[in-house]
Amino acid sequence: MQSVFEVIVEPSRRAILGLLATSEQSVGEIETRLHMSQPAVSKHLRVLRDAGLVQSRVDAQRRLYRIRPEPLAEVDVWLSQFRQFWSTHLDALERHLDQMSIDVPHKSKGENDDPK
Amino acid sequence: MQSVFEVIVEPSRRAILGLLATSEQSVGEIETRLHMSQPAVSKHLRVLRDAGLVQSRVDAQRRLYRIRPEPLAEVDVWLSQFRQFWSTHLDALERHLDQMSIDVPHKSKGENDDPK
DNA sequence: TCTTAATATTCCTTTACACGTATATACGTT
DNA sequence: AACGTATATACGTGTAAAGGAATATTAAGA
Repeated sequence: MQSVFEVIVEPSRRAILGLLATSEQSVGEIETRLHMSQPAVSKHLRVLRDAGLVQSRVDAQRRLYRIRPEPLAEVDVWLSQFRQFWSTHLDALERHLDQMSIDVPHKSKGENDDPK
Repeated sequence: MQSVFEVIVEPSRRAILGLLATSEQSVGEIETRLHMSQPAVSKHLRVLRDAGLVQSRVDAQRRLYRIRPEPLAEVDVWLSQFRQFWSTHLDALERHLDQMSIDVPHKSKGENDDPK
């Protein structure tokens, strides 16, 4: 069984989970909305299901998948040890979150990113 | 540049971050406390530094590493879309978190984990 | 039963990554 | 300068995982 960290490292799987956070979806719907091949969707769903992150129910030929958020709590618990920094460095944090949404231009490798 | 998700998927790197959450550490201290080889520690620190998750300062021959929590906020932001489930399914969540700390006995593969 | 739709699985190939070993670099001490 | 300590990097190797194409399975409908 894979750890929840291994499961959510895959961008497609995070996208699937994000989609399911809104509502239950069939495989075909996921395929269409995320522009993935059908086998790819099924394979990712298999991983997600094995890790307990989703759950399926049958509706005729379709399988409707919904989220099972419990394993994500493990990530939340792990993160909590760093929340102390959130509160004490709010400014830098907000700057960083703003940065995230921007397409960063190319950066040469090997340089230390320490801004000081 | 790797995404923060790719960085924290590695258990050793999560362990390093956990250690640094407490206090600044030298490479040798990390090596000793986590029972890792020196090259392994250096390599993981390189990944962490490239991703902006740690930062180093020089102290004689030693390099002291400390945490830079900002990128972890990205994980927190992603997780937030699932927090709605936390509040509405607290019981199942607590059960799951209790489970996590238990060494789960072997489970045969291929079975659907849907408990219903 | 034959066919179509929806989903799952298998096989194959490619890529990425983690580790160990060995070596390089940097700093300090004598 | 020579040596020791601390850290970083290079190289080779094994492994695992993701994607595409093809195929298998399951259920519905005619």
